[in-house]
Amino acid sequence: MNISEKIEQSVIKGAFESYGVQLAKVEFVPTRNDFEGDTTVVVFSMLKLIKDNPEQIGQTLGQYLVDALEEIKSFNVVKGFLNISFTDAYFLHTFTTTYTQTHFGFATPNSKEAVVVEYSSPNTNKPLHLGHVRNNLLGYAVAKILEASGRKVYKTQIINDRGIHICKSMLSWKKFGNKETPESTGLKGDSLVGKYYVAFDKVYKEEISAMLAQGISLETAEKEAPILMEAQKMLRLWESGDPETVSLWKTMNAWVYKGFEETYKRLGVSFDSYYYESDTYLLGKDVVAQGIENGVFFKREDGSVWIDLTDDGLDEKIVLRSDGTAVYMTQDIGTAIQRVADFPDVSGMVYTVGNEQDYHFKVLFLILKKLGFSWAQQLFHLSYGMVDLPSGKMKSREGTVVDADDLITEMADTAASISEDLGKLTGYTTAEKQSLFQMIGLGALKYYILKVDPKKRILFDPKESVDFQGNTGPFIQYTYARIQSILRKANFDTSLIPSFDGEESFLHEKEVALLKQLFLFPETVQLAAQNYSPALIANYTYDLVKEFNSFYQNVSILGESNEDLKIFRVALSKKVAQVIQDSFGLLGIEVPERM
RNA sequence: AGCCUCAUAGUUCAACGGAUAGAAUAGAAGUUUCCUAAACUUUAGAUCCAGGUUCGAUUCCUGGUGAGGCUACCA
Repeated sequence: MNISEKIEQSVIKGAFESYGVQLAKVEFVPTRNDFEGDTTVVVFSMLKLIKDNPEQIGQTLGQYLVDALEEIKSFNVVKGFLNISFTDAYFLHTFTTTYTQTHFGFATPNSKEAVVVEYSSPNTNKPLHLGHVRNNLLGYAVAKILEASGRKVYKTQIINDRGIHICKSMLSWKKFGNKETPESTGLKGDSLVGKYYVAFDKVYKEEISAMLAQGISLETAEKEAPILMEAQKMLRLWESGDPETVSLWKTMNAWVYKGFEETYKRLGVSFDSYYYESDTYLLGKDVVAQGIENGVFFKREDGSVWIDLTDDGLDEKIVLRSDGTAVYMTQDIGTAIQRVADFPDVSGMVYTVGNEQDYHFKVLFLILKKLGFSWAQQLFHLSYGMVDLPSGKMKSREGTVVDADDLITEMADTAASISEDLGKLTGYTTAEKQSLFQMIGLGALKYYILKVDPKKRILFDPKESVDFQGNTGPFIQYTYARIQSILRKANFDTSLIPSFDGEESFLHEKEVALLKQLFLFPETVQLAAQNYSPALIANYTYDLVKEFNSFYQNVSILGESNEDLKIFRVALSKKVAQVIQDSFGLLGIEVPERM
């Protein structure tokens, strides 16, 4: 039983003994810094049951708690807030029991609660950009957080490898590519393919302009530009299995995959399985057929199949075209069912997809529920805001994108120049430095993106580089490195925490503040998992590090003459470092030994 | 037009319905014979507007205003 539960029970008991009232629960709130105390009980909510003034109730219950629980040192009441202070012995005891836990705060795995986390899911016609970076970081972090909260997680993605977009790149390469390859040009495969996607669009626009000059309407021109017609012809060839087209498709997709893998590796994300749209786009058609029989779907005269969601406040939605071909929704229905079949222990799924598809997922989840799948209750759309530039939305066709690879390189360069200026890396080899700069640069970028609530949109200004000072990844990495420096110098045994027997007061206020923040980690992990929010982990870690730095600056650790205190402080620092490492691990951010 | 999301210091972000709305950054002022100054300590500065529910509202409800998104037999 933790301390909050103990206090709750005592308050309930105290209220019953003093007032004859049975409280259902007790409301806690963190004690504000301006007041003395370590936790606060809100008395106001009891007023409906207890007929007394809040001040008096607080006094009565506070006294009851001090008498009942040895962990409680004192209390004070301010305007109906009962502030409670714990004894140093309580803090020390709690610290001692958590000290030896290797991943303090992580729940023990429960394999029954398996979940699929889908993220990334790119198109194969262009390189990854900043928007994908947010997707990847979020998806990966949420997967790690769910794991830490005790669930079994399968990370997966569906690759959009088929459709008109890749045909555009293919056609453009065929026409203007001069048989270029990643090898012949030295370009990453995804960049090379993306180059021809942009080239396609250039010609397409030129053709439209020419047609407009001939007096053709914009609408017609957009639909009937020759190069577009040619791309559509190519898509039909692909669908009919034309060997040459399929072969080119395979070649160019392979280039892209190789490029993606490099970027994933640099970003530090990974997947347990991959789904390809070319394999799954026909899935779901059988389900649609069954759904018609069950009356979930209905067929129009032209042969198209629909679902009527007007009773649920949505509209009618098509699930199969009149020519019998699948739409996106059909395939998503099929893929969801396929995944549950592939991972039999799975009871839920998380889809990491931008908020422009909120409506799509609302409809998808509703359809799956109507089809009667029990797991359909456990689907979550991890919807996140777009990453916009000051000039507006990123558009790959117009070249206004922040390329993921370029961005990572720039971040590492910035880290390098700051580091070299500070000049703390004597003795490091060039290779060690390179890897450190990459770690710091990525730390800055990842933290910058993950500390923001996923559902909010991010405005990214490439001119104002991501910060390395203040509430940033490098600040937290720096604190970790500082602690490592202390640990390297502390060549004495810290495996046993001193007991401070017979001493009532031995903790510095900075130590108390730090311990309180440390103890919040387990519930923060659970909260982050429940809310699918890496931002909660990021903000927690920042608060912990702020608290540590204040402690570090105000309290001497290795310089402390009292041996017991010195050992305790080193142990406390060590635990803080472990939690920084673990929490940053949940965000996919590494921490350095030195920086 | 309908539906969805968002709106907090100059800027970027916080705040289970709780106390005097927290940080960072930019601004002002300090801290290095001392464990890494990418740090610490002061300081000034904000809840879009109008109602409502509540002991208590940045948070919940209604109506405005502003920004973004979605309303394809595209993916």
